Amino acid sequence: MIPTPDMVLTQLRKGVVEYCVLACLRSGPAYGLELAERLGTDSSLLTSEGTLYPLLSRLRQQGWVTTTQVPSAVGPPRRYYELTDEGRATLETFTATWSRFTADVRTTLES
Amino acid sequence: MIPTPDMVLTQLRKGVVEYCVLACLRSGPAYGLELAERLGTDSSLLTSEGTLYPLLSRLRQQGWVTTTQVPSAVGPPRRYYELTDEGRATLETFTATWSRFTADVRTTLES
DNA sequence: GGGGTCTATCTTGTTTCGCAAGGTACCTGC
DNA sequence: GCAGGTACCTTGCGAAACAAGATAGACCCC
Repeated sequence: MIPTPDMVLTQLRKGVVEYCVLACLRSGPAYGLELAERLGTDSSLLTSEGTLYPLLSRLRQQGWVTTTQVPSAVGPPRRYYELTDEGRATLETFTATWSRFTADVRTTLES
Repeated sequence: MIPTPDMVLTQLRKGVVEYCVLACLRSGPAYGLELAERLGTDSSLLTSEGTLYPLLSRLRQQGWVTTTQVPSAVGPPRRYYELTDEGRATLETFTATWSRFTADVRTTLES
């Protein structure tokens, strides 16, 4: 019973998707479904909106993003998410931690 | 409230430690505390034995390792874990998945 | 104005995993 | 015996991703 890549990926995403969303917002505000599409089709970092929305709530609650509701011509209003200074700082902390972690894993895998 | 690196790491380890243990066993059999020391002091991949032992049970249950109990001169008998062929195949699958995943994350973080 | 179809957000229940704290048992030396 | 080190295992907890479904606004066409 060798695990499928999908099963492996589900675990690997934990604690990473969150910060990838922050990284996406670095280039400017975006709304939920837009982020879901970017992270779900371009990369394999998100599989379901059921992951995204609770995650976005956490980001807002932590003060890493602010939100503004904007009416849309093609449907219900969109909630745009924008990175705060604290969000930027958090992202930098993560990036440094991520680098060290992946280096440790690589060393172990190659040992 | 910027998260501490420790809080970030706890999440990052999920789904990774398991395969790092397999990687450690590639160079030959080892017992629990030995693995805990290697992964806990050399790298920052393991913080507590409470993580390790349930994990080792899973590995055995999946058929990725076999165990042999060996009496020790300095304490209770040690349970040595040895990689199976299926464990080796699993490890290769993980390594490939891990490479693709980290590439995706890196791309997102740098975008 | 009623039905259908997008678009968009949010909620619920489940599973998996790492972690801290504590418990059990074996062996040696005083 | 009993103190201390070695080695293994268990329990209760919290965090995060996921699938599936719920809610609801805007548009179109009849």
